[in-house]
Amino acid sequence: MTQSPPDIGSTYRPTEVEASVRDAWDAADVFAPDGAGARVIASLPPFVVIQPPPNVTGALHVGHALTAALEDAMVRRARMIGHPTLWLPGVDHASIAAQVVLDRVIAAEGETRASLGRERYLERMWQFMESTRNVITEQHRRLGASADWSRQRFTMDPVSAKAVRAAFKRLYDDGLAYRDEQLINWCPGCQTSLSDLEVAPRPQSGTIWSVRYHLVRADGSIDPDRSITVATTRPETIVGDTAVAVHPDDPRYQSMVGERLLIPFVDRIVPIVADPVVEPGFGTGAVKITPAHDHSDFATGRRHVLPVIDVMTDDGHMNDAAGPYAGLTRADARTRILADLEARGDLIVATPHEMVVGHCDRSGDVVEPRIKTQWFINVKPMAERAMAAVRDGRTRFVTPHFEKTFFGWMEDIHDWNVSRQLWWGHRIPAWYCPDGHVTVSDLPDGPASCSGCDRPAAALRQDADIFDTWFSSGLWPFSTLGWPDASPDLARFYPGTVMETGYDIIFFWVARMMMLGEWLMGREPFRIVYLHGMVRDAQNAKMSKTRGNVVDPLGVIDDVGADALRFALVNGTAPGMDQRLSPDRLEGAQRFANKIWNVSRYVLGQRPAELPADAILTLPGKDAMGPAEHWILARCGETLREVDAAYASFQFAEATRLLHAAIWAEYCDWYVELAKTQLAPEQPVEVRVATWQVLSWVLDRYLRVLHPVMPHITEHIWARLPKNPDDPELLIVARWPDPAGASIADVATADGVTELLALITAIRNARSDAGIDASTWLAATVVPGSETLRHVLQDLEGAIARLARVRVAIADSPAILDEVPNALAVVTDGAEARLAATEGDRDRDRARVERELDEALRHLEAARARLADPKFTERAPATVVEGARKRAQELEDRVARLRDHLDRPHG
RNA sequence: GGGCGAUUGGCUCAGUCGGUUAGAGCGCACGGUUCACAUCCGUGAGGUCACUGGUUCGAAUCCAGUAUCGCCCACCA
Repeated sequence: MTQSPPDIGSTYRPTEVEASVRDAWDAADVFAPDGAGARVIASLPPFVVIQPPPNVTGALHVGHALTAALEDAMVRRARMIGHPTLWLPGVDHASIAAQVVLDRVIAAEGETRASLGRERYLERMWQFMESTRNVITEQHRRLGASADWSRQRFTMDPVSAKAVRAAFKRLYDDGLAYRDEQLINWCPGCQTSLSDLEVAPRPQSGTIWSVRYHLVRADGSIDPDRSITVATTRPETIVGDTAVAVHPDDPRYQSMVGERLLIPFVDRIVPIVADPVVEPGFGTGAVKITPAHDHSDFATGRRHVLPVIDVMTDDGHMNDAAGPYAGLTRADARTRILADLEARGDLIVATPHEMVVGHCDRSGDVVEPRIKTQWFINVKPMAERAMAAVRDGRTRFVTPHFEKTFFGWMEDIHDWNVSRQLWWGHRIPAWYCPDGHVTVSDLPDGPASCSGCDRPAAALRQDADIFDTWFSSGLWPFSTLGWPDASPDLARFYPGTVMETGYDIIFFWVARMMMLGEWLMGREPFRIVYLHGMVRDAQNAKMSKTRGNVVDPLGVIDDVGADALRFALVNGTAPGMDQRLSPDRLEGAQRFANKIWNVSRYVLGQRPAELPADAILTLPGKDAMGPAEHWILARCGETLREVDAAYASFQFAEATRLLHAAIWAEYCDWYVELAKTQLAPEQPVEVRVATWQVLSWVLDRYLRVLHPVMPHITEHIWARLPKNPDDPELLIVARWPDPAGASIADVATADGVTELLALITAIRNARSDAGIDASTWLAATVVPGSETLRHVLQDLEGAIARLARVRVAIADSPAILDEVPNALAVVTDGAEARLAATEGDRDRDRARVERELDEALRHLEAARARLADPKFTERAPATVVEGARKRAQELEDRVARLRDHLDRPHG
């Protein structure tokens, strides 16, 4: 075994540490489940984490960093436990998002989609994708993501394309994918249809206009005496009206039902129909019906078999059906129509109106409901199966309240419009023949002939549209493993273990993977859904490029290191909850990394020369250890248990909090300080060796369990610590520790040390409050409350002297305490002590003792009241009652001792 | 309109099955040239756990309601 140099540089330079550690991981080939360096325990099942493939639209932001940090933490722990782990990385082609971004990029070069044409545009997109993918991969690597790069996938690669064709064919054959003329969401800016999810409703202050329509007589002429007034927020759609609807029971209009009226400007005669959807109380109680441009009207139109008249063009202008307004934009048409109605005297009133208008998620354009023939997927049957998976517990949400969200959406799910009139994406594998037959094929080159009439392929025309990008994303858990082929990977790694992503894509992605996985694979795609929250800035504002508050992960990594960024993100996260990422938080994490670095540097530097260079990592025998060793081992064992439980239950923030406290407040602040005395050169070699063995053993354990969150610094330091005989060269594949390893600690001794630490704190407190200079040595007379503490005091005398700046004399009887001149009283649960001080010190200290007495009295009173209540003693569990009794006894004792001290004349 | 979440010291947040004296980090005050770390060490102040009512021997925790903030879903033109 080659031994690394024991020193680790006096200054922590994260960038250098990270680079060297990354190289070591790569060389060892440890990321793949069967990599050369993997140390898999054959009996353990694979652990598969499913990540949301980032969009190839640009560099990663700090939300991606959180995703990576959490997923990496899960994977690293599983890998150390010995599971074969699979974290399959990749990117998503993000068709509409990518096109919006690329359109901006080429606009800066003076080009447009039209000027380039489909072929050159797509070439340009592949180029863009390649460069962005490299950036994303590099960023993930800088973060320390231990993904299996050899299996990297892209949602547009041939494997994925094959899966998309196969999936669509299956759904078509199953009768779930169908082509129909429907009212869809149209974005005039992107010039494509959108799914319901891609339409963002935004509240807007608009206007509701009352417009008078004139009734016509049987011969078609206007009846000057009769009219009906409708309310509308969209006067530009008047030219597309094919009816006016009223409520069947509305007395105002009942007599008019069945009559006809004239739509202005286009001179169309349309009926007045009765339909219960009309709310008599809203507006005028009469509604214009425009089936081609309103979802509700479309349904009404179907019920009454009304014509559907599309009055717009794909780019948001009025078409020829709009008569005199043809060629105008939607906005101009509205202005003109309002002016013309006004001129005719048919514009009755305009009222301000708060309403919700759908906008395109990507471009921000107002979405237009339009009539189109497109592909839809009937997702209801799939949704039933996905819901069953959750009900049966086959898929479990880490935060149960998301199950409600999930069910709420699933129960009332609508058919999914998957056609997109974009270029960047998977072409829909549907071919049409001149006779209108539809052929859906999963063959790479399309069908040989029409399925309806045997026309040859040459006579068929493929659908020009592509799929909604989420259609391919929804296949991710199995398309990446080679489906529809029966690959070994598919058999081994499906279903996945944990699907981890942000709660913002629960419908877009999570729900669809669950539906498609259930339907196409016949079982749930993953067992656990872990949803994290959004990362916001220090002011709790959403990060956005326009706001200019996005945090660049690479910038932070350059600044504080990847480990500190990861720690800050993980420490600040709670499942499903948003977090604020502030410079303070990052700084705290950076300090923690620095602390670990320095304490490790100290430990490594203290290695006794007598210890052979190749000495293995081991604990001294029980009898060779002092009380401090028993204490830190007991604490270490407890921490390992708690940290592991936190990881296992996805409480990652809790794991980091526990480790922060254990390493800083226990290991560094107490144990290392206690150990310093024992490491002094004048100590016997057995003491120095035993102390150092415990120091390094505990550090080893903490580094192991901290590794999932802070992989680089832990890897770097661990390489320089002694190893177990079965340890590998690299921490990333070292064994997850068993808390039982620390169980040789003697619990009673450890408890004695806990009492001693409380005594030291109390002495420091008394000194500080009395204003005694920290450098002044005091004599302390201590009466230990137990034999254990007496032994601990004796054994750790030197350490106490160092930590409390006192010379300790252990007394047998409390009477001796009264003989201490100008005594400062130090009363703890485990001991009582007096510090010999000056008269001035003592006077200053009196206030503290009184304060402590007051507090003790308050608590004692509460404890007595509780115990005096027979209901408590009868009904509370015995252990709780016993605890309360013990506590009351301690408080009584404490009160007596403090009173005794205060009542005694000093001198 | 429906649903979900939040409300805990000056700030940011933990607090899992209800159980002794509700924790942490930052900030603040005081004191420290202790040879791992001043990115540090020590000590301290600071909380009626949003409000009201209920269940319970016991509530930050469970239940009901209220308020404020936030998010998601939803075809009243």
